[in-house]
Amino acid sequence: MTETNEQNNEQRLDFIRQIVANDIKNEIWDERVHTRFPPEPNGRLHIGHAKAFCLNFGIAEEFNGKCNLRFDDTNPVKEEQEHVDAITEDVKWMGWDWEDRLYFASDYFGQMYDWAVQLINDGKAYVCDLTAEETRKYRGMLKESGRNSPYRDRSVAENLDLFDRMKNGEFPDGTKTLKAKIDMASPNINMRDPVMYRILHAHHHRAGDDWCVYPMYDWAHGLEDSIEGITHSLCSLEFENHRPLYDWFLDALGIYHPRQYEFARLNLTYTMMSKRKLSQLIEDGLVSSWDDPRLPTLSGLRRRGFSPESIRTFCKTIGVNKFNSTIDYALLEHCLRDHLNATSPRVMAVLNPLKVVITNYPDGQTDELDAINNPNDESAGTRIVPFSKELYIERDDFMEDPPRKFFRLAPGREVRLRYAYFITCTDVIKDENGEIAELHCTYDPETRGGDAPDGRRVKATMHWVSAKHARDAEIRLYDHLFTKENPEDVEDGQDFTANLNPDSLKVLTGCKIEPSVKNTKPLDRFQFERIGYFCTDTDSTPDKLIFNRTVGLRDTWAKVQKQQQDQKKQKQQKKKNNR
RNA sequence: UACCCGGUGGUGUAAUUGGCAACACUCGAGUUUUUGAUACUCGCAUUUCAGGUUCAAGUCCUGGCCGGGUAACCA
Repeated sequence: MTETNEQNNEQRLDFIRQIVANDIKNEIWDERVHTRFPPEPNGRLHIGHAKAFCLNFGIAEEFNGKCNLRFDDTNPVKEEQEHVDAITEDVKWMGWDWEDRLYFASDYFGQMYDWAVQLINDGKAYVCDLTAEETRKYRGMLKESGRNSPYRDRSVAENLDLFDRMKNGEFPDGTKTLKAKIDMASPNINMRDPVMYRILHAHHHRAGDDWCVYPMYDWAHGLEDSIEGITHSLCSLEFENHRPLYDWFLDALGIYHPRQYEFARLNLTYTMMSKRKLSQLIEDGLVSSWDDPRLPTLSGLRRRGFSPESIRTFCKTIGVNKFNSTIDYALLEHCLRDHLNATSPRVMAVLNPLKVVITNYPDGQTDELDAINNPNDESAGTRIVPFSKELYIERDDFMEDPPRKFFRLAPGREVRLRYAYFITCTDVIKDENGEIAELHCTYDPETRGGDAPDGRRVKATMHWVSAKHARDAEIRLYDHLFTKENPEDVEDGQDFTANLNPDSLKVLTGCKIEPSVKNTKPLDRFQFERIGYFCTDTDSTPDKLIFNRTVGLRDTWAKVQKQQQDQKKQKQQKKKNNR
């Protein structure tokens, strides 16, 4: 049953993979599959980009093809080398390999220019002197057709001369463009004599000052695909209306013609992918940087402790489609926990320490106990955890007056300390404010390792650390950046920042962690038993340990508590109503 | 109604292309457990609507309804 399901799963192809499979079957491209991921180097990659490049690289891998990494750097004023480096690192981190096929659109500027000259010679392109604003007016509106530019019928010779002089920098920015001569009455606005080149006296991060004209996306993109021999050019839905233009340029030139297919971008609850808004958050200091662990950027997710494997599983699971949808953040968390559960070494850490003194344990003695590193992976082995008279437990694991269903420590109650002993709480020591300062407990030496020879059972197993052996740590607890599933869901006059979650970051200091982690390096991943998955922060040093909470463990006790509270509220409400 | 695209549980994706609506997540109810984790079991839809074709429609046809995209010298 399971086997057939898995087989079915493998056979299930999304609509793009179906097209690719059919093309192979019908020998459309000589059984060749060649995709590309074409980021613009003007910002960082986020998980939405991961969906796109996992699709492109994934298809190449599955169909025995190739996928290029290509920087679409046609706009010199917005692009920087720094982004190229960051993007390259992110794609590599995600486990994809473009081998020697790292390309830049700017490397094709010469060829593109020659092709533009060809179009001019064919009477299919002309130099236009309309300003940007005039161009917009001539283009017309959605429901009405445009008008021909007065410069539309210049002679080939004049166009050639003007275009050459544009290239040579003889004209100021914005004074002239090269346009394709298509159809100003087309119902598709993209076909109303689109701009191919604009004049930009700008320094390009790779091409330097060689060019004074730069190609527009619609003109450039198909040419890039054509030069690289791309078979399936995948892009997002908003380019659907551009496909006729993509096809028109390639047909007009009579060159190798890849096919463009569009798919929906990723949307996720409780976050957003807008490049502009992400950089706004950074610029306004609402998050720290591109790799702030609350951001859906790949560098942020990496610093948060996400594994590339979990992101890839997620991208595979969400599928590909042609309509907008919003994926539940819980699905991402599921993929994350699933992988982390299988791979993370377990460690004991106390976030909110409460001191416990084992009154019948000898002073100065240390016990070395064996602990399993990963119950799901025997090869992960075991480690030694020290035990002594003074310990820390989690403050939440003790209640002086426990409600129903609270299984943990309480006065007179016996619980198990994981891998150690059964302990029983005998005294609650309070400070002058009445706050619980420490607990006195006794232990049962017979229960070493956590089993009672007499077979008696306890309801709870708790994590702990030995006070004198523990390391101090700072722990950063992260939560959703926004309080609403849709951050854009705001009242009139507000913007998405109104939905920022004030509790998206809580910094805990004075946390206690077992000594086995003392040599941890940035980005090491752990499960802190009974709490969640954590990752060593990039700011962490051996002298100052810092951990980020990647994601908590599922917490049924929290749910029970919430239910109990809700029931209480309801009862109080009923009483009020009855009065 | 300018053009283009789309509509299957709460969410996301399937349905061998006309043949018993499946899988995952979430949520709920349980079992197991030295992590209240994991694992496991069970439960949650008449496929946007109305007609039509057909032995048979999520799938094909017609019409409606609803949603998204498009008017940068951005990509």
